[in-house]
Amino acid sequence: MAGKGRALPTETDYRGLLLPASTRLTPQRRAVLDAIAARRSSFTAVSLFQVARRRNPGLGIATVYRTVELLRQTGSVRPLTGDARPAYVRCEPGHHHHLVCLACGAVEETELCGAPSPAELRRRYGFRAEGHELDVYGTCARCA
Amino acid sequence: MAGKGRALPTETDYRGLLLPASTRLTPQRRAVLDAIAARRSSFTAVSLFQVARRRNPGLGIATVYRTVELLRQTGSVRPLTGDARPAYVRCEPGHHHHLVCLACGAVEETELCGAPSPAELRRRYGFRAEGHELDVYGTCARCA
DNA sequence: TCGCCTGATGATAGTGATTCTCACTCTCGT
DNA sequence: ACGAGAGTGAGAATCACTATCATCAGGCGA
Ligand SMILES: [Mn+2]
Ligand SMILES: [Mn+2]
Ligand SMILES: [Zn+2]
Ligand SMILES: [Zn+2]
Repeated sequence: MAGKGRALPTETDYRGLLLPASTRLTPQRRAVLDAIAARRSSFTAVSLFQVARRRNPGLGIATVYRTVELLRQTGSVRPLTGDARPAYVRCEPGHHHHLVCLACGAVEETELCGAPSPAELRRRYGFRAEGHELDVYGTCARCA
Repeated sequence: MAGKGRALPTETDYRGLLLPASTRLTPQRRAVLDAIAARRSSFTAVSLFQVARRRNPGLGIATVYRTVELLRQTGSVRPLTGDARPAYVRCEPGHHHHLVCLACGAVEETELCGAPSPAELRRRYGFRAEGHELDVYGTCARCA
């Protein structure tokens, strides 16, 4: 692990949002990425569409879905668990979890993680843990 | 908090699956509950429908959704987070988490839980934690 | 026992989100 | 300029529900 710059060949970086290698940064995608960059809280594909089409009228909803999926592949956005099913949040790379405010919808990242250790899961259940999802719900500092 | 038996007036218990108080245990609901009791892994409303209608032809999909919602209210089933969007698992009452096998779909419960402490979240982020969701993904003992 | 009242049900239409299809466009390399 | 292939938008299609509503069932009091 020498440098820490771009991880793969030619990933496109736009406002910190990474697209997979050798995908073109089109005006339509730029509009979607701008819409995401403006968000502090979770969003849906449809809500992005409504914002992004203001910059790029004629933008198709299909392109929004396609772009979100590309970002999900690189980890730049992640689906949010919990009751609100089809919502995403912008994410930094690396292992972390989310503090989701039930009042305002804001999502904060935390590196705190006390998930059961793979060793103990293996010993007690014979279960080989490969990953986990942990979201904490509550009230953020601004809303408290 | 005196006794710990039935929590409310007349909750119906069928195969360990609880319906809310004063809901009738009809043949249709029985068919859905049987279908759930037979599952070791996650299920969708549609997959329950396909099984339950064998015992009760003429069963309507709406009744399946209604019954699953009733069980969700008592905590007998819970929606599963993760990639498989509209899936549920049968659940025991009380705080626990899930070990989801990516190979066979089986879901095991564990009381192990190392979620960040509310006190630390409060101190570091001013965040008032009210609850959390934690699912672990990997390979179960049978599939390993 | 009989008729009511209300919970429960199934057919059906409707809805909103997401995916599919496909003809067309745009870019990039040559 | 040209050809290949990525990218796009419109609209159809699919999917997972949800709402509506006429009807049914069954516990119960008169
Ligand atoms: Mn994140
Ligand atoms: Mn459970
Ligand atoms: Zn908040
Ligand atoms: Zn397994």
